[in-house]
Amino acid sequence: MRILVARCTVDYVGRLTAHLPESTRVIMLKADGSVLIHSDGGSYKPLNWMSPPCVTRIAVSEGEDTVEVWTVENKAGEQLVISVHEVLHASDHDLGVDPGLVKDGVEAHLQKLLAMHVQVLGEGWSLVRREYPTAIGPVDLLCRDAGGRAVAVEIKRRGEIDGVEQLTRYLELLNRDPLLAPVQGIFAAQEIKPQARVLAEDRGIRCVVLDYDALKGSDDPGLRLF
Amino acid sequence: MRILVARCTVDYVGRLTAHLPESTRVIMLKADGSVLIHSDGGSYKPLNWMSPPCVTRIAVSEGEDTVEVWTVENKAGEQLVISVHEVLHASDHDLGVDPGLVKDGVEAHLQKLLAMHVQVLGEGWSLVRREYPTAIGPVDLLCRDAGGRAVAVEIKRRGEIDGVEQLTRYLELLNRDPLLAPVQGIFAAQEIKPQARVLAEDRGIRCVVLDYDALKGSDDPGLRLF
DNA sequence: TTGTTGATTTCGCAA
DNA sequence: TTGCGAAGTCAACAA
Repeated sequence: MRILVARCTVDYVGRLTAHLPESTRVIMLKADGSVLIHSDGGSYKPLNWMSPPCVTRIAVSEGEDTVEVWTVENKAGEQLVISVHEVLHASDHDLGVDPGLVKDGVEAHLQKLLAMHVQVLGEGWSLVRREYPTAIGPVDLLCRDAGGRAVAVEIKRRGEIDGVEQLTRYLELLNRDPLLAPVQGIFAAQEIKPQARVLAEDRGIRCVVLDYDALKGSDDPGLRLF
Repeated sequence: MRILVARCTVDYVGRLTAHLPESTRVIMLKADGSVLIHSDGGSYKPLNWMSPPCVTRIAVSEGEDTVEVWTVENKAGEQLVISVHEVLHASDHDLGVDPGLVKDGVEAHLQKLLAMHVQVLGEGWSLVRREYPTAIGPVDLLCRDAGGRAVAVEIKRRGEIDGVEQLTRYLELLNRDPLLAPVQGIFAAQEIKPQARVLAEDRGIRCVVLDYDALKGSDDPGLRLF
């Protein structure tokens, strides 16, 4: 990786056009060809960037101020043009291959955990299957309650309005299947936004708030479900 | 900004838990307190990070390998713990305040452009108003066709299924208003995904593909509308 | 290759 | 502050 601190102007022409006036910024050139331009604030998102795969072409300008013009281009023809006016720092580093990130607590884990413990949704409930396939996509969980009635469960980490819409579409479709109908709906999430809850309950969909840690350590029955 | 290249391990505990095994990485410490940990590939997204506002506390470990332990914490109690085993590079840089980015070509511009040229939707059409307010949010454009009938227009850069859902909710609401009903719907985007088109047309919503460049240079009538 | 969905999404605007 | 919608979203995974 090459790291530059430089006074520069930047132009991006691609999906949109964007321009950065002259200022001092950090330019990262990664081993895969990607380029990131960071300022000293904001967040993890660079001011401008080019994602790999892409190639960089460097032209030296003999004009007044500009020293080098870097043109970074990807296959789609999007261009990032960096005019480097003054280099304040430059260094190269061999980082090697990163072993990568290990995550825990994302939606896939929630789904797996709840599938293992559908009884927290109701006494005597059973799992039909995870990722139950339909024409418009897989339903997270299909269950049957103690009375044998079908229940479709949509799981989100954060429950918002589009999740309710998604479940509604599934329910509409599933209820056309005479082998399943009538199918009830459950909207399950670690956190449910008020508007999503209102919409869901207005449509007769039950909302369930999940406690990830409790589910994870749930050989014991100390589950908090709202 | 402080830039480190260091052999380190990293743990994040917050909205999820994540772990990075020991490897050499770039650590950026921005002036606003935020921290970014980058590897030599991937994309512009760091492996781990902490967004501002947050504070960093440094503890020196006298153990075998670890030199320093950085604990970055935000107000919500989320923690990023960086164990620095060996520093290969360190430098500080004064970047000053960035003048910021100038963008062109996003949805707001599309909306403005189409508002100025509603006649491309139909002969003799007129604009009632942009951002027409409803109880569930503003409708991008409300128009009247040559016959004086109301038409609600939803504009997207990329037309996907949730955009059709959004317009559907607006139409349902607007059609309860006797001064407006019946209200037709138009789904306008630079690009419309097949599934979104199917859903829209199934609901009687007309789909219109917009050409941004043509609209921009549209004193001439050379508009391509599908 | 295309499409769909999740994300420690982030970011910006408006109420 | 909160909520909502857009993003050069990106990225993983399935068909």
